[in-house]
Amino acid sequence: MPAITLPDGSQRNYDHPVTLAEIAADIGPGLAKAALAGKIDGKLVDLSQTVDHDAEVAIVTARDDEALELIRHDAAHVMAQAVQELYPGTQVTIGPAIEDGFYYDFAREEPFTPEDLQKIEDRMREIVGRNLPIRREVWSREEAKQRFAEIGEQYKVEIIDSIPEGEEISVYRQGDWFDVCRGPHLPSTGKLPKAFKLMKLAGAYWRGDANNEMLQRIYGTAWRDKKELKAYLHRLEEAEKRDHRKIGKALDLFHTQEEAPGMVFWHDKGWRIYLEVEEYIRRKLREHGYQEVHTPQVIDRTLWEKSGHWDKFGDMIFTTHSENRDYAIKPMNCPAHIQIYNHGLKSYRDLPLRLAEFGSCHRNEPSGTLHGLMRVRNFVQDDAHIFCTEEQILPEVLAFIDLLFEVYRDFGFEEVLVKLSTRPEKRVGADELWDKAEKALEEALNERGLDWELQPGEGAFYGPKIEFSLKDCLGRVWQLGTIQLDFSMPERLGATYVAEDNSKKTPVMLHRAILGSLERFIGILIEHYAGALPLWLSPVQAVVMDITDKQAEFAREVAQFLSDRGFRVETDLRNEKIGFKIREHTLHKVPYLLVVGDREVEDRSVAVRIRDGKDLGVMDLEELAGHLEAEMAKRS
RNA sequence: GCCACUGUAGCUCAGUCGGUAGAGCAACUGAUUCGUAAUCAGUAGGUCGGCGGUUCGAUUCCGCCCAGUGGCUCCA
Repeated sequence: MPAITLPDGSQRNYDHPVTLAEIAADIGPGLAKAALAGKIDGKLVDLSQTVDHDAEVAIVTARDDEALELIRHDAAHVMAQAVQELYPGTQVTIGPAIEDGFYYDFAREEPFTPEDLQKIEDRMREIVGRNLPIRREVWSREEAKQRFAEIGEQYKVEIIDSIPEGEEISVYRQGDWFDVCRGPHLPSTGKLPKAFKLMKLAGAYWRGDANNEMLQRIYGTAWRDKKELKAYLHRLEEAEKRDHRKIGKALDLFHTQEEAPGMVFWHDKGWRIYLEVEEYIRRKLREHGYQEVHTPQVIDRTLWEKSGHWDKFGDMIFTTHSENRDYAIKPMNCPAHIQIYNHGLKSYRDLPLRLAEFGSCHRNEPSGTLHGLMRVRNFVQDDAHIFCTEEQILPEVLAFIDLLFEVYRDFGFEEVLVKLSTRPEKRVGADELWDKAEKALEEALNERGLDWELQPGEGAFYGPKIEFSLKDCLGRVWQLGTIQLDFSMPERLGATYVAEDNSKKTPVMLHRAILGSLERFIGILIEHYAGALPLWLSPVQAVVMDITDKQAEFAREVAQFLSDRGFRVETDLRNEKIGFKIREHTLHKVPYLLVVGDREVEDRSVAVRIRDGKDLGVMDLEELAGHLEAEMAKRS
């Protein structure tokens, strides 16, 4: 006879097995009405689930964190029902809840159109209005396969086949419609808040495999109530304003054009940001024992054949030829760095040897993957290769992690996603080597107390790696930094060193980048600050403007003074009202707006305003320079 | 690369059920000399992404291509 313990610690005793719905009703009619699902001993289940043993039970309502996932999962089901009602013959496949919403993948010959989305959404509301009870049934494997085969749901049959033996096959039924699903679900379609919206159409491969047929995915968002939905849509709109492509255009930082897809035309202002970032890294690398080198853009194809890249990535390498020789436009710097390493005999005393290069690389990325500055075909990495002994791996990885976080902090990034990718199926190198290498990376991550995620099988063919990623304005994750162990290339390209015992050994090579591609990094930077870069990175740090032509000469003098102190300053002496100028430079995110009128000329000062509208009052020139220098030093 | 959508003036966008296009801002000219987010008036500006087809006539309809956007796959 079950004794039920509720979250508040109170107990209820029953003399027969009870459903969670009954327990909710026992507690109160309000709760019975609000109940969406329940938890038995921490496991999320349907309200219809019976409890026949002593258990901890909780009733889940819209207020609980789990509610959103339930709502989104149900929204996916209701959408699938709507689609199948409207477009008979469409097969359903999978439809999970995701961050902020849900999707469902459909198999149908004819493509859905944006107009269809509206129709489907309307039908979804209707289905919610029908308030169909949602019931869970358990079918035998054979029966399930047969029933779904009968109605032409081939994908569902495949899904049933992939459910491990011994697991229950549960089917959820709402009205005439049913779907294989692990659940849990809401008790009825009427419990789904009418706070959803279908967002977009997309193609998606069956089981995420590009060799499979392409399905049609419909994305939607779903919330507890209309207010939440509206807030979400507003959040999206705001996020879109941070888009680096929009800001890049508005602030005249860069552009791209048809003739050079995936390559960036940097304008004056964007290039100043780029140079500032590069110079910052250059200083850091020098401080941390790196040597900066520079290697050719165009290198004979034979080197890439030796390194193995030609075989593996040949179709992504841009090529050129001259006088009967084939060349590759370099897709990466490492083989070139090994050439430098190989010049002159190396001793163990030379290790670790750290070679850095702001190497411009070209890769012919598939057209569908290009994305603003984030994914381009020509990029410059803050690349470096560390040649070292096996014993030096751990200390080098630790030093790199420290340097990386130091740099990210200076740029204002706190939230970094860290992932460790381990050996893939196709790989080179002995397993003992992989064991050692993976352990070294893991040890380094743990020693620095980082939260990290394991990505088994996602390592490069030549070694395991750690990836450091940041999110863009819409929450998309982009990899920036990485450190990768390489057991293959030094050997393939003949890199050796003379060890203490006078034997020749092959060094381990660490590929590493902090920012990754400077293009991508600047894209992330722009979105992070919504274009309002910190003073030290701003392309134009201050604009001096006059109120009438009378102050033009002094305005130029102020600009010259600041420029002599190393600041990037412009003047705005146009015959426009001061309000007009303030507005324009505020929109251009210039950090300091310096106004000179008769009063300022009189006592050789400037009125200082910052881009968020705050008035810092009147300062004399030395005071202003000191103020700016202090802010530069803080990098904020 | 795959699926869907989009491509009109420097920018943001409207428009043409097939008869070669329009607004605001920007630019240019003139007036205004002004104290912290848009002064007023006038002028000029487009092979309507490219190529082909249908048509008396295509920016509009059809086909192909290119590029971009959102996903999927990929990312040394």
